[in-house]
Amino acid sequence: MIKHLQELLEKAVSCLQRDGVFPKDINPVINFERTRSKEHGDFATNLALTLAKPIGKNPREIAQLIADKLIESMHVEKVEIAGPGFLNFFLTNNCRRQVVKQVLKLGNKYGNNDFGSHKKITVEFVSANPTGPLHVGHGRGAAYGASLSNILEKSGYEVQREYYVNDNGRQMDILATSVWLRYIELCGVPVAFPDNGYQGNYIVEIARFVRKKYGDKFLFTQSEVYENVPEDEKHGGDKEKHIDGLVHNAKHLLGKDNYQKVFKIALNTILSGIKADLESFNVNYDSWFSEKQLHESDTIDRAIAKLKEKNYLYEKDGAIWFMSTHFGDDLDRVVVRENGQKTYFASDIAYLLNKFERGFEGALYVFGADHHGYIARLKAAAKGMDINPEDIEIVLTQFANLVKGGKKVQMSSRSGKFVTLKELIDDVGVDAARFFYVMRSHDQHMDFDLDLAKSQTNENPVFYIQYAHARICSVYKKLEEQALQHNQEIGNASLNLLTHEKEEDLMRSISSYPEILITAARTRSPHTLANYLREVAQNYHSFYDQCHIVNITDENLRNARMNLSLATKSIIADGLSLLGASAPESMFAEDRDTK
RNA sequence: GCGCUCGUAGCUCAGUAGGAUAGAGCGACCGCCUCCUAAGCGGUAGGUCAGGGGUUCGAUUCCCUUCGAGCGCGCCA
Repeated sequence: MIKHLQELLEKAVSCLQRDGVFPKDINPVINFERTRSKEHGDFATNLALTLAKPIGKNPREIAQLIADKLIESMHVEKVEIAGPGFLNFFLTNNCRRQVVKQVLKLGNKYGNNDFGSHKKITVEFVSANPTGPLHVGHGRGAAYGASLSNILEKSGYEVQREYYVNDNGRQMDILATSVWLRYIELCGVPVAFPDNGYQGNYIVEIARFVRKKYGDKFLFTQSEVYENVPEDEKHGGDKEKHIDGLVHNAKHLLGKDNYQKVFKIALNTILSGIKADLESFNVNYDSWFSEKQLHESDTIDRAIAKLKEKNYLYEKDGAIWFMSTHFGDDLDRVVVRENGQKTYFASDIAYLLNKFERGFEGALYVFGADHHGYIARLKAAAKGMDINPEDIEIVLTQFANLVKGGKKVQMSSRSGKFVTLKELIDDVGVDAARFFYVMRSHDQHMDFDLDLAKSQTNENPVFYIQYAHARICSVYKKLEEQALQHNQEIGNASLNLLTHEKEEDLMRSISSYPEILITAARTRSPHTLANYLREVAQNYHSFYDQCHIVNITDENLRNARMNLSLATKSIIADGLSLLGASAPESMFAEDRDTK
């Protein structure tokens, strides 16, 4: 439709240029927007305002000139000039109603668009270290990344969803050592658990599993465990040195093979827990990418070689540095440490290179706001390797506070006192959790109100939207019960009977679905869709209140209204599924359980 | 100290690739079930878009500045 209107305007403008009214050298960009209120018609363009300057005429005057040259269209009822010089286009009622037919025909393909023009992109999100279960802080990234991926896919991108598993490095050694220490404890040898070890209860569970499988095979005496280990912080020492000493002894005492056994059990247990949590949260990945893979292949070396080739590396204090300040970062970054080990940043560079070597044309990273310092160095690394920094995009999600009883829920991940994602899902349900995380803009701090998410009342937007869907199902059932079989063809042929104000509002609302999706995709903002669904639901409830379907005698009108209802249902179901929430057929708990 | 993100109604938040009278929900107040699910609908009240400057036909939106909030500034991962 917008295309059609643009063509009309283009013709009018070129006509005016030919007549010498407008200068020949202007090449206007024609923007059409859906109007905010219906008094302004269906679509509006600010063309005359943007032309005011180059032409040197009053915008309203220009608008009039253009309006006079517009040729008739079967879809346009009238064109008005309003405000400072907007051209408002009013569509014919017939044209507006076609959307019902179209939605019913296309089903969940309605709204598909080509905004992404088949660009192959990888969307990486969550990527939490596998050192413990996901907590509510990861939930926002998960819900956002998954919803955004769905929206981008619907908008014509080829999307690959990826989780980067940090299965390498010191933190993982600390994890394995923590498990081993708990294991020793379980065997009856008392150990003072290190301040910097992983405290959570899940570590003990994993240790129990290790003991069950291997018995006392990995047991050593207290003096062996603590041999040459510096004092812990609680005894006036350095907790970092203390834990490193323990890690060293763990590797030495267990030997490579046995250490790997403990390591792998710890990693696999936690990782499969993370996978299970995400799956139950309706978050699905196409790929779980192992950091270790970068080390075992030659990718890191090649990435470093690439930077070296261009003279972006230098040596200082025995370490190798990347000149990231040259590309706008605050500090230069170490790539290889004095002791010869590669830094985490080196893996990042290699991972970035790897993404483009795998043929992706764009890499989208979803980071928590605490990682914003990574943007500059990642873009710097891209420039250093001749990857267009425009092709990497980093989106930050702000933190979400949990609010319960009007108070913030305090959390600290260090002590292991946090609300896990699983607990949240068990508490409020997947639908509410998924929806609440994305109903606010990702770059806005948000309060996640647990009481509200749980409430099954009109205060809860998820239930409000789901209720609209359930209502439509209910009406449909009612029709069947009363043997008033719905006939879609009659409905389509009778769309001209949909003249009620509420019917028009609802049609207006459902016809903007494709544009909403494009906006959500363009601005990387799933919350745009969440808000839109609320609006659709509101228009439906309002329509439902005033336009009855079952208990009216006009068969044509009844079928037309049912078509409109089914079109609405289709959009709500599709929109909710993009956001990872379900569209139930009934809101009554007993019906939902038997589903 | 430097940097990043933000500041919109009593509360939680939309809106801003410069555009028309800044919108919802909740809370408050007033109405609507002999009628398809009242988990619903209709209405009223509520604003210096944090403050100040600038850019222009036009700024809540862009720029500068002040104030306030959150986060980040390792040869950790």
